[in-house]
Amino acid sequence: MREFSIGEVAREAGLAASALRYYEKAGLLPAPPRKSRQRRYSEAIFGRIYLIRLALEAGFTIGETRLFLSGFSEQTPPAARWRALAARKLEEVNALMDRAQRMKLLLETSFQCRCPRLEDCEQFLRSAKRRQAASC
Amino acid sequence: MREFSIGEVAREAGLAASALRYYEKAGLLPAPPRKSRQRRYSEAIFGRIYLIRLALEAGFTIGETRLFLSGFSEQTPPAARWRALAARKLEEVNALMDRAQRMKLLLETSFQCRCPRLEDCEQFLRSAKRRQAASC
DNA sequence: CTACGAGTTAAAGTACGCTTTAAGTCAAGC
DNA sequence: GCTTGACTTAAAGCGTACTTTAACTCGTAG
Repeated sequence: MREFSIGEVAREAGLAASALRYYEKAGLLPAPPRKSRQRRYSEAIFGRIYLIRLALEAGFTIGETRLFLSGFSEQTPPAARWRALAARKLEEVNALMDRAQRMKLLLETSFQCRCPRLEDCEQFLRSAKRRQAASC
Repeated sequence: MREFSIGEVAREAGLAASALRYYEKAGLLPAPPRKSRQRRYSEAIFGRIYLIRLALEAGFTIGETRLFLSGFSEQTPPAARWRALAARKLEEVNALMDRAQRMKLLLETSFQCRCPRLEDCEQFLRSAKRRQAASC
């Protein structure tokens, strides 16, 4: 079975080698065997990296991702661990979407501002925000 | 006209005094007159703070907010400056919402994962992601 | 033999929006 | 005259996800 150096893994996965070392130190990646001090990865590393990127893209922090991965490697609840984390994260994502929606509305409304002075502008945006609050 | 100490302004505006000093140093707030070295704010500061908070809540960085405010205080384009900034920010916010939406879908789909092993889980989530990509 | 390229480490740097700390100033109350 | 409390400053710290740097170790090619 083919072995990969950290540089090769980095290229294939589209990450920096430093990121891989960082993941290892953070407990997201297992410490691979060494050949004259250098890391030698097996094919399996790519699946692991895929999971990590997926979790990070889903908005999990490094710590949460570690929890998720180590939850699976012990005999503690397997997919249930993910569901617990996902439920909490889903709430966060909903809050994020609400915030983005408010930003969007505020930006769109303020787009119509034609005020020459800061103070008028303040009035305009203040009422824009009221409308925004009303519509949400 | 009443004057306010930094502590009073902070309480009223719901910010820390340190945040107000930070805003001043960052060029978001004008340096107010001093009474025996201490800042004395007029009522007008609250409008300014409102604008700053609004901009920051809308997703502007400190630098962008400074651009916005100083754009208005000089005779350079008045509300047009805001619109220019808002247009760029609107794109960022749209990207943010897309990302949140993708996170949400990914989390919801992965919620159905019942796989006992990491590798199966990887397969499940990989196909979940494909479905997600397809539906977006 | 030596130079090159890729890998190694620990530690420091980055960006952002603040907060915290340390050390000092000042007016008012007792 | 001394304490108290609110203020002052510059500088360092925080959290997140990495990157960058400095100094070193390898195996290989010429």
